[in-house]
Amino acid sequence: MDEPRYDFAAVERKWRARWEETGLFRCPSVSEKPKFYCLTMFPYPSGTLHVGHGRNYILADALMRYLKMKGFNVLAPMGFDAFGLPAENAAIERGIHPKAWTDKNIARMKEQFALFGTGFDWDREIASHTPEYYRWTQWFFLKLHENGLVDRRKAPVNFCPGCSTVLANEQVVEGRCERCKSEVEQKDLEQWFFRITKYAQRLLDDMDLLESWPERVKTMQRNWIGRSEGARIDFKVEKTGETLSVFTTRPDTIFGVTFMAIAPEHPLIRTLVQGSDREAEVLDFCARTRRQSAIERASEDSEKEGIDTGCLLVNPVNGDRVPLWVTNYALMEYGTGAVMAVPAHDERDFMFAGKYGLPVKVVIRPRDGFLDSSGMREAFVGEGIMTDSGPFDGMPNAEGIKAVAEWLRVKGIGGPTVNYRLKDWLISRQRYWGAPIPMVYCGSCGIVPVRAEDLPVLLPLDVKFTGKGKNPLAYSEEFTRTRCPRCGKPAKRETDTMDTFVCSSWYFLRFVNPRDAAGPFDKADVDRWLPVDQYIGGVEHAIMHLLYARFFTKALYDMGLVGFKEPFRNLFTQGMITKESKFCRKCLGYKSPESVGEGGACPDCGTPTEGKIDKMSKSQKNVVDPQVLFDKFGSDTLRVYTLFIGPPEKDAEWQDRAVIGPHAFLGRLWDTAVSNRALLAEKHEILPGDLRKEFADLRRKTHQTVAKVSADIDRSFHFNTAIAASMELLNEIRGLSPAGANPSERGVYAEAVRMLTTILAPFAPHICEEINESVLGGSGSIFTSPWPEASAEAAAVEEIVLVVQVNGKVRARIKVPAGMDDDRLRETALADPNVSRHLKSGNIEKTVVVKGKLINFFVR
RNA sequence: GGGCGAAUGGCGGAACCGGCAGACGCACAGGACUUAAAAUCCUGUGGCCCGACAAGGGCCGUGAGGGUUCGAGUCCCUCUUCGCCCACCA
Repeated sequence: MDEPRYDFAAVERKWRARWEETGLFRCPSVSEKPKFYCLTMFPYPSGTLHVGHGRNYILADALMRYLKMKGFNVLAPMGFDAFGLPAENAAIERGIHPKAWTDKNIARMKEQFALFGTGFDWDREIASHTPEYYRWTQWFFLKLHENGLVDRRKAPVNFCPGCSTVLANEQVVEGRCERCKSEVEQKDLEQWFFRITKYAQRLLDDMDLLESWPERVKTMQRNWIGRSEGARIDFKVEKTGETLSVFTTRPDTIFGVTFMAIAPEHPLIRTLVQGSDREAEVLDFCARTRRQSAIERASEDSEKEGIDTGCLLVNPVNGDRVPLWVTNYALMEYGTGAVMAVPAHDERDFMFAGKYGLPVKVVIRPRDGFLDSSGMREAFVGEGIMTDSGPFDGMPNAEGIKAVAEWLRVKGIGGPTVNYRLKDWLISRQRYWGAPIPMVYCGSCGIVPVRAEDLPVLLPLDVKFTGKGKNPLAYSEEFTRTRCPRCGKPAKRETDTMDTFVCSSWYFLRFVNPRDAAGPFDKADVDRWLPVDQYIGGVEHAIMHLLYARFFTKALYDMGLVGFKEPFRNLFTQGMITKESKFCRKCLGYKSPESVGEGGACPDCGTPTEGKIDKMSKSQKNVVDPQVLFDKFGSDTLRVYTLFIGPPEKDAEWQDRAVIGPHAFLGRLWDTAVSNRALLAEKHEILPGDLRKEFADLRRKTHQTVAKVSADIDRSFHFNTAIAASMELLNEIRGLSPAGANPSERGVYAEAVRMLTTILAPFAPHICEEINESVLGGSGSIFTSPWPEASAEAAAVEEIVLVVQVNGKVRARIKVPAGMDDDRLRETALADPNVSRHLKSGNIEKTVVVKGKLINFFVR
């Protein structure tokens, strides 16, 4: 009797509904089971998900289901990082309100999550644009403010004159406005900062607490924080006696300073040149460089340029008077914005000195020789001996670095110091669609924080989006007009909103108590659930999000609000999914791979297209819509293919045609189950002695597979090899007919199918649930049943294939009993005709035996 | 310029501590079923050579070259190509 074909659409629908009804994935806050917080980075609701996004969620979901079966109380929540610019741009371009656009996208994306068959706990859903959420974002702002971690000061920002608004760094493409293409200007504006630099050292040190973070991510954070040890040295302006401090990692070269370089943005310049005959020229250079900087400085190796200010500075160690130059290579945002230039021992200073005819003074000579400044073709940056350096002559310069710094400290003209590349976090945005900064400007009291009990500062919905002028919030009378929280007099509200990275710096805490109206979270609950046991997301967040969230957690720890120092104990960054895109050189456009077809010719002009493997993107027309695959093959196939595509930490290339493999595999699994219904319902004790060889083999394979799948997930989330092993097991099951089998053998067959169904459940949950219920007679969900234990005894081999090598080359494979001793192995191996043939040529000088695997004879 | 990672059949990938290279899958080829196609199932599939197109056996083969080792895809050195991140960082 033929079983009907597997109706994946109906089965998957049934189980999605069942999980929902029974609340399978709703996570109780308190449980006897050990907790596991499995967090997937919450997405920005851009509207549509492709299979590349799907990889992230499927990965996390498979892991979460596995852990659930392993007996953990798993918290796997999901939400939306819902503030941000695209929503506002949609409002400007298409007249949709950012909130409507965002809500619509969230609804659409929640539908799409169903395509991936994910079992997140939607009861805990959060969205950062809701007042219930951003109220607490504002509350954290106040807390940070209270604790001296918020700062308001002037800072250079990207300003687009075309749109007359400030732009985020991400919106500046090659120095131009992303939207109107006009050149972006640097403007000094009052901005809000979080003082993350206070935590620079702890952000470095506590990386030891991050158990399994990819080394790559840790390195990126270390580089970003950019700690460098060196010295501060105070130079004096000859005329005025003002101090100009510099930071250097090479205090050992202090006696070789021949000029000073200062950034065009440096505030000291204006006063220094005021009234001098060079004033106009210098200021003009500054203005020009600053205008250029956005565009030119982004390009690779822009020419070093500078102008002499006409001012002289005094080198505090020897009284040398050196000229002060404004240069485009001194950066305001690093160190003090001024550099002592030592052309003899710094590549950039050398090039600059060469161009402008500035002197070169050698103060480090090679260990075994001398160095003449006139013959130098490049700076000498290697190690050597200090020379022409006053009291330090003859000292190795590596020692000199510390010695000079200490000497400067004693003399009161500087001293050892540590400099960080990390800058304070500029969190204010002159944009509407974000959490309003809860501050008020009062004529009498100054800048006053909103009282916590008055939160949230609601974002008004009735504003106009013109894309012109200031932040739309600034035009909302209703919003800006308020009273001073301190004196009650009329006052003005801050109209800047917070960077969306602020919202995502604490969301992992909110999931613990998502509906708490009394606070952002309950401390006891949060301390029980956090740190996150496994965080999963894209490597694109390696720096910003992960650094900010770490900073937030440390700040909250210091305030006593949480009891842990790091938010994410383990981090997994999954690789991107790429796909071939087709580019036509003649039409200068990307073509969808389907339209290009087999021959590779452009569908519009017929010329051959170029294929390129790339990240999925709309503009390259290489996105794969999960809906299409879902309709054609179902969720389980989409999941298994996605997991099977390759090791999850690596990029992988999507191949449409390869999806059929996992689909056929699941079809065979179904077929195997339903066509052995009767047998699978039986219960038999397995007596190993009753098994014919092929059934003993199957039993061993079954237990080996269970062990391998568990190990692959535990060790490295390598679902790809776990699935491959499951496929092997199914192939072995199908190679065997249970007809005529004795009860023990029938038991082995049933055990194989049962265990296979169970271990595949995290990857292909719907079909496994269905087989479990309708064929195997299981009740309830397979995810509430325990993960199978592999029996070491059942997995043990009695017979091994011994590889026999002569001089490292395989000459025979012999089946031998597993426990055979070395002497017997040797005898058996030597008895093989092919082995003895290769041994004939010489004497055996050495024999190496690898237990259970291999024997190698070395002959000369 | 600096840092990190990668390179294995026609393709995606496997090989975990140095021990059978190419698991598993795609694609392809042949066959079964079918009026036919699709679907499904079975068989084969790194290259070259000896042998008979068999059985069996040999040589080569993991980007290139060298080294360590009884034995190297894996470890060490040099180089090439590609990818990502940072980049005038004083």
